[in-house]
Amino acid sequence: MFSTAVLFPFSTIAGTASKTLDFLIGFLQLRHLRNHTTSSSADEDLLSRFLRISQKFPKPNPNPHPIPNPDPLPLDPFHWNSLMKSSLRSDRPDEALRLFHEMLRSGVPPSLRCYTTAMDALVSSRRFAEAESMFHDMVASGVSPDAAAYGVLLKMYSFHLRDFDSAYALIGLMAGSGCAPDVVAYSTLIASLCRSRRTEEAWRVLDRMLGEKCSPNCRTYTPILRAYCAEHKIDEAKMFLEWLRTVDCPPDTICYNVLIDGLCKVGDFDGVESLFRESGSRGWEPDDVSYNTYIDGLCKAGRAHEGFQQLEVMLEKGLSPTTVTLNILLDCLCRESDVREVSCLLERSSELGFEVDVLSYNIVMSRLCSVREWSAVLKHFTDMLKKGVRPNTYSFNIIIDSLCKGGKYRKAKCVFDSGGFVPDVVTYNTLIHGMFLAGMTNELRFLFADMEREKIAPDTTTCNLMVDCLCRENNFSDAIDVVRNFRCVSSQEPVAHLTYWFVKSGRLSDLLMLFEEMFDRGWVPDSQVYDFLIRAFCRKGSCTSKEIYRICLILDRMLEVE
DNA sequence: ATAGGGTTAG
Repeated sequence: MFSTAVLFPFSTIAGTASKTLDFLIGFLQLRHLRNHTTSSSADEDLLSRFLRISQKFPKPNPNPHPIPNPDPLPLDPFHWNSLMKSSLRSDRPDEALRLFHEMLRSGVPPSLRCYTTAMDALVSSRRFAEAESMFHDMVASGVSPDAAAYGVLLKMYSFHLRDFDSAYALIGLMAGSGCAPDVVAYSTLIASLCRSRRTEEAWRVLDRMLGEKCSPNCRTYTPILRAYCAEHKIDEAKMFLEWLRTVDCPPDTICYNVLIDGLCKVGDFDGVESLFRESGSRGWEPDDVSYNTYIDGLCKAGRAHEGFQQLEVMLEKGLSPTTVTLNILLDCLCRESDVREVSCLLERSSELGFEVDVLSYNIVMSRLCSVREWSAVLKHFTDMLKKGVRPNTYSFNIIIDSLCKGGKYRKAKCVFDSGGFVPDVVTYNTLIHGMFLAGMTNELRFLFADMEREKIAPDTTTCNLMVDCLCRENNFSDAIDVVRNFRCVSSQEPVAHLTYWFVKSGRLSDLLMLFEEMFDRGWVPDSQVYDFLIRAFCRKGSCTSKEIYRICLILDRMLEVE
């Protein structure tokens, strides 16, 4: 990695931010001139363009840590709730809960609003059982829940736990307790169903709403629109958007932004252009998010220069780039240019005069992690702490990943056990993967158990890891059960992993039997299963063995189905 | 005044 002192000798330049910028642009142009290859001169150009425009990004707040009033506590429940809400808004549920308990200690009886906020804080910390029991405590203390209080539980069941039976039961309970579910409740449920790819069911909820004369609005419909886009059903999405006009819910900019994202994901940039062209006559105006989405789409499609061009268009329209825009460009620069140079940009963001956030750090740190610059990752992590940028679960996941990849398994486990963040499925997957490679079998057992206890739903990667762990210990029957019980239509990765291990251990008859069973259930293998199968055979050197006949049998069978 | 309606990471 470059020494930053050599690249940016700011310590010797006691200039203003703009002088610094001039220097930096000059420096990059110099490098540009020195470089003769066309491909890297294009890279340089992106960096220069970035720096030219960086003055338009939000400026860092000169005083990011206002010293809190040392003697607050005048407090009635309303004020307590305001404090708790502001903690929650700045993503500090722990702080909100601390306030709640302080309020209890000071003898102020919590209002309905306070209970609701505290429950919300518990839910966002994934402390679900406690959220439920707080609800019961509240009722027991004579405070009756309103739609908002039920709403927190509904969000917990539907969004977090994806336990839709409980969610429906709660909706029923609401109706029976004189607090009939409203647009907000139904919209929460619909959004959660769509996120769990249960769009059909979301439509049924919509029908039920209409049956109860509860009018949906744009926020109710947007998740459905998003579901169409996620499935690349752009024509359906467009029709749905037009249909909204006929049900007296003219789509707003947010709806159009969902469509823009969908168009970008299928690479239909002309489609985006024509949406923008016709926006005025269709009754909406693109906003900063519209352009962010478009710019990101272009950058991800390898059309970074066009992306940067749209930034100019955005400015011409009087829209201001945000920190999200900055992050989109940082991500783009990481891929199109040298990660280490972007790393230096981030390090010097204050001098360069733009505000960075958690995501800026996470983006650069994860890129640094993938080029094995682990010490740089840790350096940025400490930098962000110094700057008062609070790391989130993503940041911790990157740190854990870096430590594992750098062979510091114990340190990774310490970070995990520190309790300074709320782990998610990726945290567990990262650590499990690390422990698997390190051969720390006992730790693995604990981690899987932890995950279950914390009610963190396993994803495809978890399932792959389970298969790998079980097979390595020759526990093939449990591995088969994992694959059988894992309901994830979108992926065959776990099957591919199982296939690999079956071949590796020479259990070809068992593999054939499993395949037959799955064929009978209408299974069609995908290219990933082939890939693992072929790789396993190659690694085993089976091509010369007498098993080749059976391999051909399997491959033929698969090809026939494909 | 209750909605994880939209963009950035893996």
